[in-house]
Amino acid sequence: MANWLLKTEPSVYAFEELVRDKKTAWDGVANNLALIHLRAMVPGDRALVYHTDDERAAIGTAQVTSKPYADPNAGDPKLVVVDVKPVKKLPRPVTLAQMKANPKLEGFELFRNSRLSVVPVTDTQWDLIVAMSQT
DNA sequence: GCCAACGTTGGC
DNA sequence: GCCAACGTTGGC
Repeated sequence: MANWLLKTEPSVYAFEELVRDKKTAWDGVANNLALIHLRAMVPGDRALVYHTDDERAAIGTAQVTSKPYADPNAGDPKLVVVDVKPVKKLPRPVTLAQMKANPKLEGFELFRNSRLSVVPVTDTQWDLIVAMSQT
């Protein structure tokens, strides 16, 4: 079991839409490293949903509900997706600025490679971010 | 197979 | 709106 952070542009597909849809295939990932992470996912993995653009904050949690599979809407079998379902909206969003200001999150892959859309999250980082959302 | 040029992403 | 970082493409 692992934890991940999934980036999305709220103008394209926001967490609220996932809540509304109940589940979705997390598609649109083309970056190779991000695809490697996707292929490493197993059902039950947890994910933080993070909004880019103006929000720049983790907004909710989700769960991986399927194994990785080839994106049925893409011709390329290398492009994989997983199904995710919403778990809950965070009590309050945790902004990128807050995360960066927390010395315990130093070295977070999200900062190291800001352009990666699927980012691994350690248990410690997960717990910290969830705790930060409650304060 | 290398690398310069170019495009895209995301943070500021 | 700008720019840094990174990935991809295409010519050689």
